[in-house]
Amino acid sequence: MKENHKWEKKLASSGFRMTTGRRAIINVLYKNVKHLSAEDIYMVLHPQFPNIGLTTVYRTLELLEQTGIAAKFEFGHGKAKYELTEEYSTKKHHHHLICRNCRTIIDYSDFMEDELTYIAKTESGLSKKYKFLIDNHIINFLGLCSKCRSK
Amino acid sequence: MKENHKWEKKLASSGFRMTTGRRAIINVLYKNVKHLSAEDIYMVLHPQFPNIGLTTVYRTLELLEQTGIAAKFEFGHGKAKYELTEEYSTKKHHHHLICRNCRTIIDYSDFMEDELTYIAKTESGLSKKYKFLIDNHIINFLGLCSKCRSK
DNA sequence: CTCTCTGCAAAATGTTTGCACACTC
DNA sequence: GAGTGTGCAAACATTTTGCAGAGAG
Repeated sequence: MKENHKWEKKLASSGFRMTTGRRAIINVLYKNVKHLSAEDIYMVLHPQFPNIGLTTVYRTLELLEQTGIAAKFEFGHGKAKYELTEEYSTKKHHHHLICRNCRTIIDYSDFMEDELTYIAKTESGLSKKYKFLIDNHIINFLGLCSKCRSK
Repeated sequence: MKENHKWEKKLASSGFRMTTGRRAIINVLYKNVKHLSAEDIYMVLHPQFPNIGLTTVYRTLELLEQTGIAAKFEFGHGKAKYELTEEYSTKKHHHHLICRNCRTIIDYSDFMEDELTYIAKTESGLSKKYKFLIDNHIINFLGLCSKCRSK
């Protein structure tokens, strides 16, 4: 995991310092595939780093978001969730399938060819019409997962 | 606005009562094009209905969401926002263009032909693969609006 | 007249902030 | 050493809940 230096460089070049806490938090995000809330991260960290407080997790996540290392998601169930952006994670571009009952979130990377065409067309159309500089998009499909369906 | 009866019927048939507060809240959502937070609605209502409390607004919004009359959105800026679903509003299917700087949200209904094809294909593919019963989708484009761009 | 709905105040939840000390560069 | 980063406790903002009374069917 020497690739760590990538985000270390990014932080340094943005004028921030690399500390034990920040490194630990990024590592949790890196090793975990799932979207994590501030508290999730705190819980994972706590056994090994009992001296890292929840405040630091919040502050670090904000920092990571600002520097483009992590992205924040709000799925509508109270807590904000974070994951590393594509540039800093091993995960590829994906979207979400959200169960409105049990709140499970499935990431999918399928059907991206269809998406590419659609997004490209729409994005350029919207950019022109609304003079927006679009740099990202979120697609969520909502419904019931197989378990909740069968009840 | 005699069409009101549509949601009144829906509430009644779901076993809920129609009250002054509920009627007033739905009317605010109906007359306002924009996404409104619980507090927004409370503020609009308060001059004319000073006896409707914020608690009732929250409880009514939850009820409307459960009965499918309104939809809840969390754009990631703290407060949840609501709008009537397509079935109960005059608004047509749309998506969002969100400025990450000033938080302006533009609704757009353009480019829906391209979307239809893409969504239909993806939805059926995802349904099969993940055994999800998909009944809705959200598409948000993120970036900078024209004003924030030029700064 | 019954049972749902409501307002109020209080609690709960998630997140942010002030301050003195600790650690990075 | 200078100045950023941190933990703790307290503050905050939004949303939820308990309860006794009001209003709908």
